[in-house]
Amino acid sequence: MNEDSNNQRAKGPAFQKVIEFLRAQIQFGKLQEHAALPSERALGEQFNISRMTARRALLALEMEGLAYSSDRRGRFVSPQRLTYDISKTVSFSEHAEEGALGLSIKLVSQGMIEATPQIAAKLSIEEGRELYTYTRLFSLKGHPAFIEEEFAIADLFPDMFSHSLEQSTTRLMEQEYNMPAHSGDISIRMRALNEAESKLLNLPTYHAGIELEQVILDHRGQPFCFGRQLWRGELAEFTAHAVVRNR
Amino acid sequence: MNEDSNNQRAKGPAFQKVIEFLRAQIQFGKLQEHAALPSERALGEQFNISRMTARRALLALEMEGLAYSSDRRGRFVSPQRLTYDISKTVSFSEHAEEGALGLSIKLVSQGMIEATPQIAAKLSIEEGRELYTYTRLFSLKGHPAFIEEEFAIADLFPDMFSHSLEQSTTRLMEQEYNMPAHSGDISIRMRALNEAESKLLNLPTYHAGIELEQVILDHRGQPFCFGRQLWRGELAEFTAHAVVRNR
DNA sequence: CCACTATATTGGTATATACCAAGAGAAATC
DNA sequence: GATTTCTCTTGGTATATACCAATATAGTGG
Repeated sequence: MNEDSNNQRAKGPAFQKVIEFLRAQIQFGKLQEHAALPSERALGEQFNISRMTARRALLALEMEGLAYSSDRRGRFVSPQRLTYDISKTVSFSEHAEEGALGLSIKLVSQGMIEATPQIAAKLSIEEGRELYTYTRLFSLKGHPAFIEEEFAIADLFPDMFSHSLEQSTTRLMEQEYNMPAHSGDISIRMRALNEAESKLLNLPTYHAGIELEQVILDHRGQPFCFGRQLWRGELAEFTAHAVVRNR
Repeated sequence: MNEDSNNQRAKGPAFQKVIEFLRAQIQFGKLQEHAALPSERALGEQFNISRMTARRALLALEMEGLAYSSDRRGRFVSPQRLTYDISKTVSFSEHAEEGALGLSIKLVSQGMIEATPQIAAKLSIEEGRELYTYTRLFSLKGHPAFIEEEFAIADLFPDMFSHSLEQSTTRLMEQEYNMPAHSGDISIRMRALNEAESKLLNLPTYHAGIELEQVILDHRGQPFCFGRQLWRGELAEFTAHAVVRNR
């Protein structure tokens, strides 16, 4: 009942102190991008709290997007957010090559499928039509940024897999198949990663990320490719310019 | 060492079972929107796991966006996602009134400030210029959906606070001040909620949400209002139509 | 009927402990 | 020099327990 001494003079829960400490270290540059944070056990000793409490704080930092962990290697400082203007280009890779983002693309899987009802609807084609599908991992300066899965109408791109998929497919489609992207229908939402996705993106399972779906259209407004990008949430920022219609 | 009997036959961690169970209940409609999920203690008994493990599962469901908790009341099923086309309208409230979304607006705070460097830059005005600022909570069918903070150039809207702010300000600005929105510069990102924001949105602290910033421009391309919406992440989906330029 | 008051329930925080499995790096081996 | 093996560190999972604070509900009194 007496106010006694001692520490505990701060407000709020104990893990708050750890958060504030690390947040300051990160924001004032004492810890650079991708630098290792102290381990759960080390933080516990340093702040005289249990490991689970230290963990609680670190998980909060992950949700803030300031840190990330990758399975049992440790926790690290998240890189800066990067901005992607969806109203100017439908191709991130072309956008990235203009800047010095250090983009690299790794093919994860490829194959052919028949259009499912959902995908057929997106592409305005009949069900069962043949599609190329391929999944690629996009990294910036060696660190995973997003996964992209694309579905392209097979007829339109004969022998597509004879070309390398570890480049901008927008450019491939334009230059090799004379099918330039003219516009795109985009939707953006937040969702949790599943196990496979977490693994690829080097994140814990059930972490939240940002999903960007786009249908890519030719000059006649005809869809020819459907893609789904799953971004590390703390990394992406999307901008657009909107014009009010119907007034 | 022996395979013995018994349960444990599923793969993966124990909390996985709880997740799958509840996910099924939700997706197959046995639990309606905003229905209460079993408590941490109840789940622990039901699945014969400790409360902390049950909690672990429930937190994962929250990150997935399938459930939400509000401080010590319990956990509930998240409502369906709703879609907001940012390339057609800059005003969500007008969009919402057209549908039957059950939109209600509550004024949280209001005041006047001088433009900070950041906001001045967004609005292309000099620092220190007077701004109206107000924060409002937008709810759909009685459940909080997003917080909006707006900054409007005071000169342009004399006596603005004599009007109710619990309506569409876009419409207010258009009809009362002859200042229709013509276009908007939008940016979207994911970030964690702070304490105050969590409280308003009825979510646990450090939960991730989606922030949508927009600068609203008049027909000459002159900014007159800057706004920041913070959405419950599981709720929002943003769509846009993009046209490729510079080719 | 309304205001107050106990009481039970619930999630939030915190600790101490244990074991496991994936990585990283050093040491031993080929 | 390259491969394999061992060891250490790290985060991931799990339990049992404890107390707290906000909430909801049932009961009580004016």
